Amino acid sequence: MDAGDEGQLVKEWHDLVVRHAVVHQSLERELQARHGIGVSEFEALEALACSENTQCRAQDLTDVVHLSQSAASRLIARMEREGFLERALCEADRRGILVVLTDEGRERHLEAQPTHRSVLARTLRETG
Amino acid sequence: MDAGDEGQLVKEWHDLVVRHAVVHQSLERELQARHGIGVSEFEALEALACSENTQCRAQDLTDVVHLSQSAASRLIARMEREGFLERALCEADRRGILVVLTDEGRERHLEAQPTHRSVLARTLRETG
DNA sequence: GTATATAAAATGCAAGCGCATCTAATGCAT
DNA sequence: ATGCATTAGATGCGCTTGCATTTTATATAC
Repeated sequence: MDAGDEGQLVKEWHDLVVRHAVVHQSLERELQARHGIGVSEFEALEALACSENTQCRAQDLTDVVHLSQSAASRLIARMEREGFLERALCEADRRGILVVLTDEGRERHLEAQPTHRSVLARTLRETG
Repeated sequence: MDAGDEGQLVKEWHDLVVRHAVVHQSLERELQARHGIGVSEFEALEALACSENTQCRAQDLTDVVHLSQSAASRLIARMEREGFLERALCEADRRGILVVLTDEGRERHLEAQPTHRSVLARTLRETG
C-alpha cells in the first residue's frame, strides 16, 4: 500500500461517512417528526413485516438493526411497550424468544414506509 | 419513481449501512483496544493535525465529527481533560473558542494513524 | 445421569448522545 | 447608543448505548 492508495482509502471512507451521516440524520429526523419512531424502530418493523408470518427470532432482529445484543433486547422491550410487537416463547429453542409483529406495528410500518423511501430518494440522490 | 427504482434505492441504502457499520465497529474496537481512543476522538485529532497551526475553531470540529453541537462540546471537554488539546480564547470572535492540539495529542494521533489506515484497508476492501 | 461448556436473552451500570435552554458576545437597524 | 435578533459554546436532563454479568436452556462429554 503506497501513499496514493492510502489517500484514496481515506477519501473513500470519508465519503462513506458523510453519505451515511446525511441520510441517517434525515431519516431519524423525519421518522421521528412524522411517525414518532427512530431509524432502529423502523428497521425492526420492516424486518418483521418482511419475515415469514411477520415474526422472527430476537437474534435475527439484532443482526438487522446493527446494535449490540443488549441494545437490541431493550429495543424489543420498548417496542413491545409501545404495542408494535409481542414477545412469545420459542418452542423450538426455549432459551430464545419469538418476536411477533402486531396489527398496530404493521400499520405503523405501512405509514412510515413512504416517508422512509422519500427521504432515501432525496438524500441518496443529492449526495451522488 | 417506480417500484424497481425504489427497491434499488433501498438496496443501495442497505449496502451503505452495512459497509458503514462494519468499518465503524472495527475502527472503534481497534482504536479503543490499541490506543484508548474512540473514532470521534481520532477524527478530531486528525482534523486538528491537518489544520494550519494544528488549531481550529470548535465549530469546525463539530462539522468534522458529525455530532451535535453539544456532543462536540463535551468531546472537546473530554479531550482537554485527557491532555490531547487545549481550549484558548478566540480573540477574533470572543464568543468562540480556539481548540489547539497539544504535543501529547499530536503523538497519540501519529500512533493511532497506522491502526486507522490498516483497519480501513482491511474492512473497506473486504466489503467490496 | 451428572458435570461442563456454550448459547439466548435480560439487566445493572457508567458513559455518550441529542434536545432544549442558558449565557455571553456580536451584528445590524433605527 | 440602544434595542433586538443571531451566533458560539456550555450545561441540565432524559434516553440509548455498549460492556460485563446473570439467568435459563441446550448440547456435549464422561
